Amino acid sequence: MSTESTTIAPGEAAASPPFRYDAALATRIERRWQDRWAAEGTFHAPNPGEPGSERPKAYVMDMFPYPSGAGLHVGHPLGFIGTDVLGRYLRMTGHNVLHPMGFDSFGLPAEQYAVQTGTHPRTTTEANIARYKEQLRQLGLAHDPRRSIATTDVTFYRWTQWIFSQIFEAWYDTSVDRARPIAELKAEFSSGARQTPDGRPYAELSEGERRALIDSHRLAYISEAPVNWCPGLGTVLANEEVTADGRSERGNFPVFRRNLRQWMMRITSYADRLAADLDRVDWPESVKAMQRNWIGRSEGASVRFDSGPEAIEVFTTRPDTLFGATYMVLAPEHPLVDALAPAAWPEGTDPRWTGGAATPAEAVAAYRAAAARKSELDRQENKDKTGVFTGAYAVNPVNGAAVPVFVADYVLMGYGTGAIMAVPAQDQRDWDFATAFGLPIVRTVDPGEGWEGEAFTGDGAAINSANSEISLNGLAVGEAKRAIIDWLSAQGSGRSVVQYKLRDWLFSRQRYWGEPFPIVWDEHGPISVPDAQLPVVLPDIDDYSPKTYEPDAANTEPEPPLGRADEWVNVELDLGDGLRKYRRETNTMPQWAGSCWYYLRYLDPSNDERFVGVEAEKYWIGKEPEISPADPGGVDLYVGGVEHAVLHLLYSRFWHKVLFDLGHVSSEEPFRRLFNQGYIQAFAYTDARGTYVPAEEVVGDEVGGFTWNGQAVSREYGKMGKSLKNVVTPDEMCERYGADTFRLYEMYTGPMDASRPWSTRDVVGPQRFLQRVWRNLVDEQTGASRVTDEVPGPETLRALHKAIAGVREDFPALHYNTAAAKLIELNNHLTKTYPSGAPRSVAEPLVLMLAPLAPHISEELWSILGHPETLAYTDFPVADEQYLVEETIEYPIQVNGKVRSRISVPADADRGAVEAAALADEKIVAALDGAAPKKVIVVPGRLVNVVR
RNA sequence: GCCCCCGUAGCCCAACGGCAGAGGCAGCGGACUCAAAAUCCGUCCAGUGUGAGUUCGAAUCUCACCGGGGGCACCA
Repeated sequence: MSTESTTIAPGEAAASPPFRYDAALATRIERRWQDRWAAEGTFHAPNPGEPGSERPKAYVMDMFPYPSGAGLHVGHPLGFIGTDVLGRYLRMTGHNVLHPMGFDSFGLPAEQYAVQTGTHPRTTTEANIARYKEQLRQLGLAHDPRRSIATTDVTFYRWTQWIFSQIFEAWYDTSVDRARPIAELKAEFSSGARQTPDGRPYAELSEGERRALIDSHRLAYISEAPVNWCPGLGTVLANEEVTADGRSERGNFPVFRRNLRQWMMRITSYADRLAADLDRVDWPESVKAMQRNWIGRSEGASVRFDSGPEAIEVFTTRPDTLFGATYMVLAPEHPLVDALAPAAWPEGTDPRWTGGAATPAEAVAAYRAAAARKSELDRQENKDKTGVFTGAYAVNPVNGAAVPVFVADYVLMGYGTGAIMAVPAQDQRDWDFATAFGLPIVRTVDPGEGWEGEAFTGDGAAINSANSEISLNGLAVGEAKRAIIDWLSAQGSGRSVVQYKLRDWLFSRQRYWGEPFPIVWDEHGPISVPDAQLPVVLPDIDDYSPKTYEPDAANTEPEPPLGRADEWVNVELDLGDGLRKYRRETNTMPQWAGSCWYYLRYLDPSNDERFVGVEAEKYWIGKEPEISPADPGGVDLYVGGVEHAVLHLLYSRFWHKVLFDLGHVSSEEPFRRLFNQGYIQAFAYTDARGTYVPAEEVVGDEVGGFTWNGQAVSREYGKMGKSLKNVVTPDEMCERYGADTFRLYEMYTGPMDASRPWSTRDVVGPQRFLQRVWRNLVDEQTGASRVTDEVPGPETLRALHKAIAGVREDFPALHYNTAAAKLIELNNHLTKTYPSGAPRSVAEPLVLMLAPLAPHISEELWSILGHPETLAYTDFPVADEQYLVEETIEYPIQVNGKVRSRISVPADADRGAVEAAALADEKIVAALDGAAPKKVIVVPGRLVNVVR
């Protein structure tokens, strides 16, 4: 194949050896093995009952990607490769490994592209998926291709709809703390076992009343919810899509907070379990902390303050400070505000309290209007306390004191009851307000001697807290809380309460490219489409955009694109009582829906009887009490970015628990172990004008500065992106170095959970390593094996078994960087010791150990070494203990912690012998200078420290 | 403002409380080459962000501070 040539034109590369492991050879090898794995179904994972399923199972999974039009850059596959390495390792250590891949393919970009071009989102989506699959295939990931799913597949979203129906047809029974079928609720109402709200027998309610009653209990329900309504775009927006000044990020249209009828999911019913069960999963503490924070569980008390004919209900976590409550505050949106305000200011009202208005009603109205104009952000950023007096007083239940009731926007309607008792002495916010408005401050917790701060929020003894029936004085905060709650309960003016920050989940979107709800409407409300009539297929329409309005038309209603598909919307169905006319629900589900349960579908992707087979679910993710008695089950390893710490992972856990409650799955958590991979980041360079220049063409370094085409450029560090001109793609890397080199580079540059900069320059390191492995085993001129039958010496055996032992620890711990270093070390040893070919008995285990990281070259070497079958199921090498123990150990001898000498001692020498040898060493004798050592510390196998 | 994570060689990173270095990149020297690239061999380089403390012994544990990254943010 090579042409002999004596003259080589200047600049032309000389031919390297024909079988040198370069990018071209690597690519040929890689393509061949990828084809073979596909043809032989090498990575098909058997389900229970199938051959191979008797082995211990391992379910390893990535967060599936959204297939964007831009394709993958080198940062994306980091986690995919990481799970692949583990999966391959586990397969070689006797496991039945399931490692699937899929696509989170509903989503806005395809829909926006459709609006602009008229291309059906499905067309765009499927093209992108095909491109992603190609890009992933060339990386040699050991996915089970039979189990690939996309959330946009009708066969997939049919079951998303089914799960929605299950949630819709369920309610939360707090008495047993689990969801139950709605049919059981109906039965309880019918039989009278459960009372209707107004006490009338269920049978006497009208059809509409019965439906409303039942619907109000469902886990998926319709509610008026405050949402970000953007008439200019014709859709509601997520909070992240709204800018700080209350406009849409896209299009810069005004956004209005509006109460609109939306689908909600009652995730709050699960708040307690979602928080508590975090203790049962093996997740990063940071993610658990974020979820706990998001759920925001706080224990406290609800306390009633009478105010004229009304009572104001407050939530407080500090009922122990009730004697120090000197005023109250309602949120501006609180429904009682208007009812409370009297016709005129009470005699002697402090002028600071009136906001300059003539009557309380005017003051309140003006303040409310001002608060409504403030954006959420203003309200949060501007922490100067503002407010007005409502003119009303309320009665503090512990001491009968009349406390003034204010309206102020530092109290949020969305948390607790939207009303607080203000205790300035123990809450800095209340302190700030009280000092601004001249309100009294009564300390009820002793801050101790020398306290010079303002509000005291620490623990301490209660003071000034007694009435004729109860005294808290002297009690610590915790005791005082319990005591006062008991007293309040007995009085009927308060009770112990748990509050959450977690809100119910807004589940509907006015989009086209999402799952249609399996819901139709009649005159009384929503009805779920029977399972037998699923799927409800997304209809083709001409115009993918929602109806838009004048940007300022705040009082318009969203009209989803599906609303115009008249033939689809208006249907005649037989839902059990004959053919009747219905209107279909025209909202679609949010993008989270498919990702909530896709890990279940991988287990049994072609089941058309059930969303997942009972046995498959039990086998792959069932509870394993042998791991721990509280094991909740779930995917053995779930790898993805920390950006999904809350929403996706919380929603998914919620759905899983509903499915568990309803008896559809045996596990209680979706993901037993979670791992957040780091990000691959990149440098970007800007010229003097601040324009990005192609990063690839920049030369220089930190010391001498960076230049592009001769001009100085400045460097910044962050994301990889088209606009930053610093994108590197896996395709480029595969072409320039081969997939194995690329994989190894990504695994080698750092631990999996660390973010790190991309550095194309460094890729040669792993490439040279693979080249050297290749050369140690294969003749670069002929491509034939050059391993020998030489019996390796003791040093080589020790190097080998040390590497095996180390790598066996590193792989399961995801420490691929150190595993690779150990393989490099072993290979360097071979290079040095066996320049004319490595001994087979070392070469073979080296190849097997390399296989998880660099599977293609390893397969090729394995076959060159004479093994016709894939190594994917070959046993991973096992270290032989006898080679791990050294015969003699070199001990460093420290004197007072500083190394002064070294001695060699037989490995089996006991502590006394080591000590004696150390003290006999001449340098130590000299260092001691005749003095007896105060103490001698011998750490077996490690060192000796002599304290003088 | 509060909480979490991280600071080791020019760079990326190792190091059960026990000799600061496994490995890679870059640099330097050499081999091969007419030359260069590629490849190969050899080699230099820090006392662990700063300051205290615990300990016989601290990169590792504790505290404070500095720097970087992330999360939350009037949540009663």
